[in-house]
Amino acid sequence: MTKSSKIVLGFDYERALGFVLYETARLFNKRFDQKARTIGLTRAQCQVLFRLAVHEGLNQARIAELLEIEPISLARLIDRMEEACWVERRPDPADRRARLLYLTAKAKPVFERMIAVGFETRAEAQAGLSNAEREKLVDLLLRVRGNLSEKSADGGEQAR
Amino acid sequence: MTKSSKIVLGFDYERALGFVLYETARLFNKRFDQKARTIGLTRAQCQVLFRLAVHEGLNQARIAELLEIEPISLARLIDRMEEACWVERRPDPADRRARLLYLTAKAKPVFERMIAVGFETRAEAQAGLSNAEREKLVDLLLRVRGNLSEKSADGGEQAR
DNA sequence: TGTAATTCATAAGCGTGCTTATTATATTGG
DNA sequence: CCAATATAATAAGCACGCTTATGAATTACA
Repeated sequence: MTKSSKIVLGFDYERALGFVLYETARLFNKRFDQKARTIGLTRAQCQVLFRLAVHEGLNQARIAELLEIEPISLARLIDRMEEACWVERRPDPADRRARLLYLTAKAKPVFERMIAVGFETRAEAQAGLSNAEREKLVDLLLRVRGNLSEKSADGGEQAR
Repeated sequence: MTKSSKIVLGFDYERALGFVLYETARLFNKRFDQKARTIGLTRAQCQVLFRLAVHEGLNQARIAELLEIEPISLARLIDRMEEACWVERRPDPADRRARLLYLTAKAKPVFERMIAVGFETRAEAQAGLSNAEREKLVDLLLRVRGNLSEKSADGGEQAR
């Protein structure tokens, strides 16, 4: 069970960015959701609430764009959140295709609890990292995300 | 639309590790899957193949542990992979509960293509990062993952 | 030995993402 | 003005993760 046993065809998949990234994100999400269950919100739903707190009154297409998810993914998320009375869809008076998103009264008082859960989860995740390392990690991730969002935007013209 | 407009209750969710991590991982995954579609494998399935290449003959519980996913998650993944003839379940002669996992003949020749797709995707993702930055990013992620896997292992005793 | 606890695999049901396709409405250019 | 194009939302169907629960087999121990 030496270090080299994790290498396939000269490729060390234990340090492959994609795998490491995905596993880390999944574990963070799982931990957040374990903690946030008491609030009744998932990580994705919290993210929507944060966006709406700043951009209330945008339509779904616009919010999906900010979240960098497909409009249909947001639509289903909003279905559940509307059912649970966290958000409200209102018709856009200027465009009969569109629905504008608003927070409900129920949503507004939970921000502090969401932030507390995020803080706790982040503290666990970042244990042992210095301030500089935490900032560096977020900076590097944002650069990677930037690279990827350019690419995935155009669907996948690759294949070559 | 200043930078501070993304701050809710003093909390800058645009730089929150959980959100950044999740979005980055999702975009990476999406991009990988766009490219890997020609092979007929998803990112998760590739990951299973890599594990099996090194640990062929383990049972599902053991592989799930290595992947840090729940056994049921692996069971369903293996269902699809077995159906597509990438892997094979064999009864464990020593334990009638267990099934041992093996690669099929179909799986073995695709490693190079999987590695190539991973390499391409990673190159896009890491564009503009120095070697040192790439290594640092993976190191930091592995430390974060380590912190989280300790925590999420015990289910969620928190709540406090 | 024989019961209790554990472990392996899986089912049911859900959340969140995707691709592809459809319907309704707006916008644009001839 | 009206046909072509684009955009907003959603449906259908899938992948992959989770929690919770179940049956079967094994292991531990009293």
